[in-house]
Amino acid sequence: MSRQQIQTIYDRLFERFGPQHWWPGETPFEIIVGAILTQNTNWTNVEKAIGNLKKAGVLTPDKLHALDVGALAELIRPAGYFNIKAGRLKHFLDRLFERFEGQLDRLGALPADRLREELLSIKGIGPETADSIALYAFDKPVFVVDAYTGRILGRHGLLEPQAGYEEVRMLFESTLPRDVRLYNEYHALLVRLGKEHCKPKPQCAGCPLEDLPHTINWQEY
DNA sequence: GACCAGGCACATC
DNA sequence: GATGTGCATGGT
Repeated sequence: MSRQQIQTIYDRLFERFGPQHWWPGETPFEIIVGAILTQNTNWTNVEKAIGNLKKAGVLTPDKLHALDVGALAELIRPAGYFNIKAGRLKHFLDRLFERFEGQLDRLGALPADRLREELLSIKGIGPETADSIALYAFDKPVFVVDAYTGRILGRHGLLEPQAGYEEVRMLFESTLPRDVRLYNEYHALLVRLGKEHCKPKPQCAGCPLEDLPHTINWQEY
């Protein structure tokens, strides 16, 4: 995929949708919790769960760390997979207190590559969650890849069919300037496009990329 | 009722 | 190394 194609897509999306003001969370910790809760889950469900955490007054590292995992699961029930995700939040907090004295600033002080390694070594935090935390909670220049990214690029023939997460991430990071604001906006715009036009069943009418080339069997992506 | 949602770990071949 | 499965709620 060429630099020009990446630039064209960004320009089209920004012209159509404008700035997205991501991440939709007020503090680094809220962003981290949201990143874990939104795994394979609609954001509106995550909002309900985060609302429950706020209402219960436990949306801080100390309070969540002290909370019983069963009680945590009940609070985040609307986000789905609540038992799994309660464990994942606990795993993150255990690591934060074991190695960083419970202080997000100390975790965020790591350089980007070390931060990714640290996050990826926590059970329940995979590539997209780690990179979302790095970019949106700690302002590290890491490009976030998600299901929409692969689907959109695949349908336009801009990716090898077997491209993995790291390949796609490096494609963007090696093509774009190393700019946190740009990475922030680009990923958010791809999600916006995905929600409106690039679901498994495509809704191409009015899509800002409608006139761009598509692969032969693009609906299979 | 079917489909979808901003994944991940684990089992199996 | 690729592919399949469980995890679960809530909106369209």
